[in-house]
Amino acid sequence: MQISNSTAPLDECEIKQVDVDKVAVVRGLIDAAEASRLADLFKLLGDPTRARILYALLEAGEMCVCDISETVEIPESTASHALRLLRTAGVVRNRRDGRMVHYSLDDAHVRMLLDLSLQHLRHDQDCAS
Amino acid sequence: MQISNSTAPLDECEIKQVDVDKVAVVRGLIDAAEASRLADLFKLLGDPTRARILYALLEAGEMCVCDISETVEIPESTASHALRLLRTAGVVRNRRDGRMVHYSLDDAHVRMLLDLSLQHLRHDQDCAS
DNA sequence: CGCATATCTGTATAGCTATGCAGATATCGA
DNA sequence: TCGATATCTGCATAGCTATACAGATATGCG
Repeated sequence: MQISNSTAPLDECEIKQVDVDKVAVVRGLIDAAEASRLADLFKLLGDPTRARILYALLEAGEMCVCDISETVEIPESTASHALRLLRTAGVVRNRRDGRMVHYSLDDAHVRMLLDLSLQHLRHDQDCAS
Repeated sequence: MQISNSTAPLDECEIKQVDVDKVAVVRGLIDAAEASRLADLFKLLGDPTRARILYALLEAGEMCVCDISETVEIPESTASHALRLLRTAGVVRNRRDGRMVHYSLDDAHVRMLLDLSLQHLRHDQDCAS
């Protein structure tokens, strides 16, 4: 809390910053709305059920709802709820074929994100063992 | 739910799969434990406060707790709680310097993950406008 | 040693959300 | 049109968790 920087507002002692310049600069660089959307994206991927669905779609390419529910071992209702969230966010896309709806990953970025994350996990795993 | 595949277990009608082979194959490919760790990682990044902290660290490189709390505009207590979770998960690292503790991103993968995600968001944003 | 500062931690709670049942909707086949 | 099938949706709730206050701990200074 000690003010050490030359530009520190010595007349306003309530503000407690160590590196006032850095705080100001970084505050300008980060966009609150963007950070919020970043969190929303990760939150979407941060549910075990949805993560397993995405993982399965990453491997399978395309699957209908009932096969997804069988693969991930969840009721179809739960799968449908999860898929709706993912679809609304643009993470997966659906293709209707008669009575069935096939889902797949929508975006190359998401695929890369999953790949990179798995790589990260496997890397840590290897180092730990 | 209609069984159309040749390997379908016709004597066990409770199982309702469209593409039995695909379900079996993908089930073998996805690792439940790995999917769980994947979700845990994303869950960690999926909180607005933690996302903003990581975003700030991505830009700043290294910051002490009080500067982080100022930049992200949260009480130091909240920053400390968030940083502990991130540190425990190996996402950030800390360096003690006297009374102060400086935090930075620990892993290149995480940095790439953040970069890629921001890229994804900005890409979508551009397409939408 | 005693005080100030920087960070951490215990705890309680308000708010969110994943989940699944029951029922609605949509499509196909006859 | 009628029944069967595949998916979707409304709703209630149990469980989780982010948050912040108060107090504990750790470090530096003199």
